[in-house]
Amino acid sequence: MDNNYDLVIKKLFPEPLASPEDLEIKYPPRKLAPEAMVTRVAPSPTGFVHFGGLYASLISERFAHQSGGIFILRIEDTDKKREVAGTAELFAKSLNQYGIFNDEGLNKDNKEIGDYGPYKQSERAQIYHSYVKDLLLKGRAYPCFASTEELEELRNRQEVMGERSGYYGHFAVWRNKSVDEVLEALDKGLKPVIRLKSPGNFNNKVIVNDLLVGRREMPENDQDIVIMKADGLPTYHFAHAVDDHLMRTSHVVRGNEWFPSLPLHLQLFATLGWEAPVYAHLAPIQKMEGVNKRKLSKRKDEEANLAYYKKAGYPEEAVIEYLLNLANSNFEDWRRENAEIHNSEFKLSLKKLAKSNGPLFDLIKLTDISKDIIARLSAEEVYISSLKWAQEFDTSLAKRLQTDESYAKKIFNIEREGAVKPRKDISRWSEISAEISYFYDDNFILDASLKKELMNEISPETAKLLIQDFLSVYNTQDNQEEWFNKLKDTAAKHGYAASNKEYQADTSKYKGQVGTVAKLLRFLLTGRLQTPNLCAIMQAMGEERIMKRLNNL
RNA sequence: GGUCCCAUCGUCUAACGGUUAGGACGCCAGGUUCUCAUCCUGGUAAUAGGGGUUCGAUUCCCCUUGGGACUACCA
Repeated sequence: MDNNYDLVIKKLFPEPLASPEDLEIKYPPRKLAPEAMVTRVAPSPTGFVHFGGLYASLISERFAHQSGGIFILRIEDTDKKREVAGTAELFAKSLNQYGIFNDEGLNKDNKEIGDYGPYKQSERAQIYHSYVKDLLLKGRAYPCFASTEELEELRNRQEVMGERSGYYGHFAVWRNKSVDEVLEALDKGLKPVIRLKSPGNFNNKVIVNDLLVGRREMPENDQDIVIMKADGLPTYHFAHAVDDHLMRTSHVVRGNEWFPSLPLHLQLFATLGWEAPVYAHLAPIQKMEGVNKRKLSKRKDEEANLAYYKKAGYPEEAVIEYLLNLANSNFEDWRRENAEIHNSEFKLSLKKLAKSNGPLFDLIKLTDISKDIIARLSAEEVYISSLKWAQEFDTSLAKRLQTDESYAKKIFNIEREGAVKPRKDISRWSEISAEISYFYDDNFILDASLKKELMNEISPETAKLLIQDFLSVYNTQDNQEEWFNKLKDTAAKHGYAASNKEYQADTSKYKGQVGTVAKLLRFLLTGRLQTPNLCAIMQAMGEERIMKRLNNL
């Protein structure tokens, strides 16, 4: 390399930079057990948290922590054009809410923790520069001044010629420019990108070993890819190699879309003289569009955004368990056998994960899981979670819950604690408002046409007598059996069969059956024909409210 | 176009080369001392097609078809 090349490098990187050796010392290998996995999730802050990002985070975190390793959150904010402020914080907070805790990087309190930082790529520019400079010095990278238009034109030409597109081989014209030509461009004030001088040959094969995809043969990379953009920030590929080396990542778990870049990434690690991490490329969660499958898309699918689940009020645990179910199909068997244990006790298996093959997103399955999870909660837990949700998305519900906390908890406890089979009708917090509205007087309405219909079944006079008689024996302390016996007695007294069976045996003998009487009582108390257990509802409502409503007749 | 990846009920998936191809969700029917939600019982429904290899193929190989990813100074 002649002396003029030093001049090129000096012009490119006038600032003093740490040497690769310095950086090795600053970021030493971690002292962990050999089986401990160091994983990371590396989102780019484009404004929202993707459902697939949560999936990758969950899997990375579980593998790290179940092996006694480290889980890192790194922010890949090298694309300043697409960056949306606040996303990094949103990501950290969201992971935390879903019970995914990172050991390093930005935490929920907006503080960066860990000794291998900074964990935001834009703050690591100097580090990347050290290596770019080093590669330039070693002649393994070069500045390229090809404009976007020129590259575009090149691609078109290649397409016409039937050649592979890209910057490689004899198409890579700046690879062989003289130092004088480079200096000339530099003196014109042009900003170059730095490209890798790829040592690869497309006709050679490279063996890649992926934990999930398996052992595969792919062509070597021969593209002189951009490692540093004109704005001085690295591209994903280069930042990946530098960061995951320096952060001592042992296992890279990431989306399948990166699999085709694997030969390039391995080449990058080799060029930099580093050992590559172990890779695990995850099948993406897909969605049906017409007859075609496609990746869950930020633009097209509201359910791609984590905020969707938050707003709908799916418990975080339900979302996590749904994802675990996609990752390891045996999770639901485990869940059935370990009903009381938290899902973090479930041992995620790589082998099972490898079988997961781009599953289609299934909201109905998530809903089912969600119902199960809410059914397992105590009234207290339902109160806390629904209030938390309501404070953000339904302030009138929040107010209602807070105004009379003990009443709300009584309502939530209907057919819940102590019940043989807990009620399973709520799948998200957004359903609660409608579910419990009739318990509150300002929301209690007796629909006139429904009332009229009912009065055709039971005359107003009979109805009055039935209610009167029932109230004369009813006590709010009555248990389910006592309550029902009293209802049957009252019904029988007025010519209603005590059971449907009895009624069906000889319909001419009765005016109807006890169910009709229950229907009357239910309607008068709740304004609805379908509700949870009436006896439990009455206990929750209390005597005063019951009397007030029944007097409406 | 090039380079890869994938293929069992509608969906998620289970089956050392030997199973009446299993489970879960959904859907349908019936049942459970009030309606609903549950719960229980039963039912519905699949190895993409064609060739091999083998006594025997969902499983191994090849082809076809279908789907997906990547092919940026985005990640």
